[in-house]
Amino acid sequence: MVLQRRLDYGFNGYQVPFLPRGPRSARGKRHTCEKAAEDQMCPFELLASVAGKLLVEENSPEPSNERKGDSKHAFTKYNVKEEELDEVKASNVGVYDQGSYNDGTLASEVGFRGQTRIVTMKECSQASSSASLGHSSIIIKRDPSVDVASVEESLVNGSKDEFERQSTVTAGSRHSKVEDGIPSPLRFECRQNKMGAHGNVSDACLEDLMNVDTKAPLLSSESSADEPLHGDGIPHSTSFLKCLNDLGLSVDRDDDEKSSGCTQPCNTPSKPARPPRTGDRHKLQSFSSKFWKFGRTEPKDEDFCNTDEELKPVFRSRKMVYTRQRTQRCTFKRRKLFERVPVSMSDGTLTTEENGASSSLTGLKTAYESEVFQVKLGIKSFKVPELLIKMPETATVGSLKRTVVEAVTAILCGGFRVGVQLQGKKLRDDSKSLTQAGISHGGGLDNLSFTLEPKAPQTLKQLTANKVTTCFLPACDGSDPPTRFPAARSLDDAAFADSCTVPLHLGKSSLYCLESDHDSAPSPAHAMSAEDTPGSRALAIVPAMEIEALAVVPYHRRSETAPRRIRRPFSVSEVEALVQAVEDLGTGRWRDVKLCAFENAKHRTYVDLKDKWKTLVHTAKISPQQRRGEPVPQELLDRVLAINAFWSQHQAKLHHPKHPPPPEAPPPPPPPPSLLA
DNA sequence: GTTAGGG
DNA sequence: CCCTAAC
Repeated sequence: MVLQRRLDYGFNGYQVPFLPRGPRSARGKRHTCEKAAEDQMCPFELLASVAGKLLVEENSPEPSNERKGDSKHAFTKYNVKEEELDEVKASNVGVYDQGSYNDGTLASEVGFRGQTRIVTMKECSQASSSASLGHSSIIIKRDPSVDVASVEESLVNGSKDEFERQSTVTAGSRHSKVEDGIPSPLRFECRQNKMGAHGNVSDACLEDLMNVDTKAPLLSSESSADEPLHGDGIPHSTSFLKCLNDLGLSVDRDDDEKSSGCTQPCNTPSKPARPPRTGDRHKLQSFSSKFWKFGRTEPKDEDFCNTDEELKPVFRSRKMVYTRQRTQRCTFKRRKLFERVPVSMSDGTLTTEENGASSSLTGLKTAYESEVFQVKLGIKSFKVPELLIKMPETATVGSLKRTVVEAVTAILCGGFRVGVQLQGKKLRDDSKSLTQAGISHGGGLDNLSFTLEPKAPQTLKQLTANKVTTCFLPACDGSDPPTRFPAARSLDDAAFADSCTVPLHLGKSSLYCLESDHDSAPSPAHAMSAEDTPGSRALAIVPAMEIEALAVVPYHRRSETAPRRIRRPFSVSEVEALVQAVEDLGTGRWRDVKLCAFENAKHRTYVDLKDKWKTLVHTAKISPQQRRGEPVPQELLDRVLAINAFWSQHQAKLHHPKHPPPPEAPPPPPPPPSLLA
């Protein structure tokens, strides 16, 4: 017997809490991060962090080959040779892989700047990143050559820009070149000016650290962390050297190039970064993993003295993929311009400024030779649909947690895209120019809004053959509001901070039993062993609902990849109830039919009933040999024919009142044909 | 949000 | 069962 429990899992519409901008220095930032982690970390991010920790805690003794395999698989796409990076980058629009846990876990990256956050997912199905999108200032040229798609891409890239700006490990990014509306890949540069106080590892430093080879498989813990670095094997940049210093390492170098990209010509490449030796990678990756352990929290100084032994395998196995091209430094220049743009809070709606921050945009205007207006974007909330999770009673708490992690991952792992809405109406035609779409200085800007839509590759994710399934289901029973998880910001933060507290809500009234799987109910021992073995999942995830857009503006569209509802043939008794109801109410009142006869059948919508009636009529008209499925008693089919004939005639009369046949059926409540017979 | 109809 | 037009 499998007890199925519905977990009202209410990320619905929660607001991302405000996080004040912290000091820019590394130390200050760390403080901010920690504070945020303690006090007001975005619950989702906490979930993500927690998820990571969960897996570590629960699976840590097992850096198994399976996991290796998973990881490898998960990162295949990104785990490319350096010379291939361009191609890869060009093919990925999503936020970049910044390293992730390897076990299907969410890797959270927590940003602490800006007031709002969004969660963006990259294409890699196994990893995800959440980031903060405070205010992305996006320059959009008002020009016929800039179309809606460009705007969307600019927004996406704007968020990535924000990612990057907030330090961390930006692998690379693509930006729309607003000059011509054609996206072109740009690379971020390590930035000296991001360095924090002396002695602290800065963002730029980390970036450089990331800029080492990560193609190697899992690093063995036997690698010597003390192995000296060799200049040949590492990127040469000030920040990188600084990192090494922070690590207690040193390296000879001969150029003293500052990496402030804005002062460098775009075509001045520095020494190409080459993979360090394994030991170096080990150390560096250890460092990186540490850094990532709690999202954006900066590592403490003493972290650098630690060895990998302290790192949980899941972190150590994370692979970092990065790109950097020193040959394109224009990005930084652009970013600097953006950074000077005064930031004012928006409330989730989009505001515009005519030639906002014109002084700082002068160069841009000149460069673009076109009128430019600035879009300020704030996104305050996103939405994760409710989940239905069926768990055997014997399942472990840990497996429950993992299931939720997987479920959320499944929803969000597919990346996101941006939709543009004008006056609440979706702009679907990407080829339209902004002017054609009605976005211009003259009007429309105030009514411009954006949606974040999961790309969710909602394919069936069958993790094991166990017949316990986890479903994403729409909240379809009436018990939703009371059991819905409260807005995350109102939750006990301590609960989120506790790695054992995944934000689940096992509501009392939300328990129900849909079906049982008598044959395959795993024995307790079986369940335990299956679920507690890393790499072996006792649960399958069967996404079955529309993934609602990450709602900036309410937006509903069935995800292309969302699977269709499971087919549930009507039973004879259902057919009987339907026939009776239609007999009483007539055709064309499917909502009433639903309410009267199928109110408790949550899986039957009035459209379903209408469709079933349609097929019933068809079935009744064909020969019994042609019929399929469970046979419907002829008596019912006869009634169907009679009812259909009656009501079609009745409706015909309604539609053609000019030629009313004898009123044998008084309209208001027309007698059912059964009474006429 | 419902209904009707094609797929 | 899905999708969409029409209301």
